[in-house]
Amino acid sequence: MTLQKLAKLAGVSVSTVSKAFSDSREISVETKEQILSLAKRHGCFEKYYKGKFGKQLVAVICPEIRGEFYADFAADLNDKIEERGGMMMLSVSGFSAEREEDLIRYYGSFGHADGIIFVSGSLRLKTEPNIPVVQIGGKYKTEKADYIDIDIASGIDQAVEYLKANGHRKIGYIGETLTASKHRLFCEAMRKNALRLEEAYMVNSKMRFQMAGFDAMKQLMEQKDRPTAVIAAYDYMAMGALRYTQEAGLSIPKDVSVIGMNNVSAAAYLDVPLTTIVSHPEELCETAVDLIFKKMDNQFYFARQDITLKSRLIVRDSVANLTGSSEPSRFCCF
Amino acid sequence: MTLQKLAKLAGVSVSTVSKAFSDSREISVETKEQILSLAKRHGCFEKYYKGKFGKQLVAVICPEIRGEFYADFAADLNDKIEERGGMMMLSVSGFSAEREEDLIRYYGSFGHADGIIFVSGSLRLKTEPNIPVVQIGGKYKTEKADYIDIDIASGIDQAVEYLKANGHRKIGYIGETLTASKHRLFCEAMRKNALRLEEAYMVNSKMRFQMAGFDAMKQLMEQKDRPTAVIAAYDYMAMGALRYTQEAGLSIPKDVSVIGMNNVSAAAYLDVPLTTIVSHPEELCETAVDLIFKKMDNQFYFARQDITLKSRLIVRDSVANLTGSSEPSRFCCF
DNA sequence: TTGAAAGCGCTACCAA
DNA sequence: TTGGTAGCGCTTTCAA
Repeated sequence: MTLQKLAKLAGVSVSTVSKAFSDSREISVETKEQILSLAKRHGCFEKYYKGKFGKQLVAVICPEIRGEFYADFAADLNDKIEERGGMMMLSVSGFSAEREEDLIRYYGSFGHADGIIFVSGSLRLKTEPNIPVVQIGGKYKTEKADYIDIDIASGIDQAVEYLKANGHRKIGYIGETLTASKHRLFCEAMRKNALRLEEAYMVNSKMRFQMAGFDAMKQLMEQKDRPTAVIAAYDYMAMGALRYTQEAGLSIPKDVSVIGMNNVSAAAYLDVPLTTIVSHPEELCETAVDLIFKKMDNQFYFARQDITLKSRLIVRDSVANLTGSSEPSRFCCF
Repeated sequence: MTLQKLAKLAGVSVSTVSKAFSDSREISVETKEQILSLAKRHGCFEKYYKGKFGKQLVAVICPEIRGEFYADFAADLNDKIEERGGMMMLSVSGFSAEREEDLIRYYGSFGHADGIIFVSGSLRLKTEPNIPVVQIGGKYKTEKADYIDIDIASGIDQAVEYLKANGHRKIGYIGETLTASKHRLFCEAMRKNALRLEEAYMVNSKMRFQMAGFDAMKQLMEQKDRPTAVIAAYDYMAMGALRYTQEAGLSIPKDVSVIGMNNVSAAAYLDVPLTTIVSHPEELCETAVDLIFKKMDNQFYFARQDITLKSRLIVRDSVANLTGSSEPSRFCCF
């Protein structure tokens, strides 16, 4: 269906039909409504009534969406975007830089989105995209977009310090293929605290989520000389680890202490409430959405921002105090 | 910037530039690359390299994304869509029919998507959209789109039967504002099983998620004459309810039995592993994606489908057997 | 307010 | 492989 054919059907000229779709003043209300309703009946209204959707379109590109952490993160972004009258479109990259490039190219191309929030990317942004981009976390920092970073390092540092203060020296780490950066930060935190890094105390599972936690914890606990505490790359892994200790007849925190990351909602509802590292996701989302709207509303707002948000430890019951003093040391929390 | 001007800059004709953007065979690789890189430098590459994204665009409209249930659902859809070479764009309606209408209009209009999967909608589809739509669940069944239904009723029936078989007669329900349909199904299941519906045993919290479960369970348990079992509208509510009983010094399942819905991953990792109702979301997503691709690939595939998938009970440890026989009655499971 | 006609931008075709 | 040209579809202008 073309405007010409529509004109024939309506018994008017092409120009008139064109005017109907462009909200021109050169047309009577009646003719306009007649033409538009005709177009709707023929299912081509949407095709020509372009651009009048009105809302600002913000594309969010996320490495994954499975599990509560990214879901809540996306929900926070969505809420903030809607508060400002925008609409979120979320796409998943599956941790693939190639796919991220595809998605940015797609959303960055004419008319598909007005701005992009790029979460935890594996891609280094090379070319300046032609719509505003705000990057949250991710492997590579960039000068091509505003950048908001989650300082996971500070959270892991706190966790290691906290364990040390509670008398732990043999501290292990469990992660998986996609959490290599946390593994690195763990090693740094151990060195900073002058604690001995034991290769055998660091296990990266080939599985994911709770299964990965179970698997890695099993490998760790079946050793002769066990660590007294374990930091897990995220809460779901800690949950799997807890499950393994249960089945193996080990008690937490008496036999091993466990610290997770993300403060997933279930963490507080477990058998033994989980001590965990949290990075303020709401605040992060708020900042990101503020930024992207500022840039979408004002195309001359080019000041590159570089914001870093700290993370911190939430102390619950999954860490034992080995120092002999009655209370666990809560030096750094809340 | 127009193709003409670009042609002038490149020192070639318009047709050549046009060919460069349309992946024509009538052009040499060198000329093509030269033109495209020129376009990139002028920031108009994206504008003309339209439609070559190649992937089928499937929009998913979801009432919410917070929490693991919808997130895993969306992740399943995403995986299936990617398996078939498509790309998912997810938008959230916040349970608002008006917003759903907006989103369908947006994605349905020219070029924004090739198909729509509409999950748990509050909107009754009135007009035939001009791209394929597959509806999953939702308040209103429609003849305007293919429809896949989750038969939650059968799961709730099973749960009530299972409780009855284990000697429970005083069965309560906890829900919230957005789970009215489950409340209705609970009432029907009770009637079907000739069990007495007690107004005081059904509480709908004004909160949401774990908080709602805590709140509703509190109201239920503070009564003099308590139910012996409670069905929660979803697992997060059951988790909140468990937390309340813990704090109130009640033991599960000795003092009250609890059944949840959705089989959220944490359900198996709780203090007392949760008996819950599950409706095969992977299967559901597979069916939905199969359908939408069939319709996108073949525009003459118009057979309206109407598929219903059953739900079932997963028995774990949160229900007590009041009949006196030693084993809980597992008549219907796995 | 309407429509004829000119204009613009892109694509398709075909000769070189 | 390239480019001239015709053609198509939409917008804008301007006369009626």
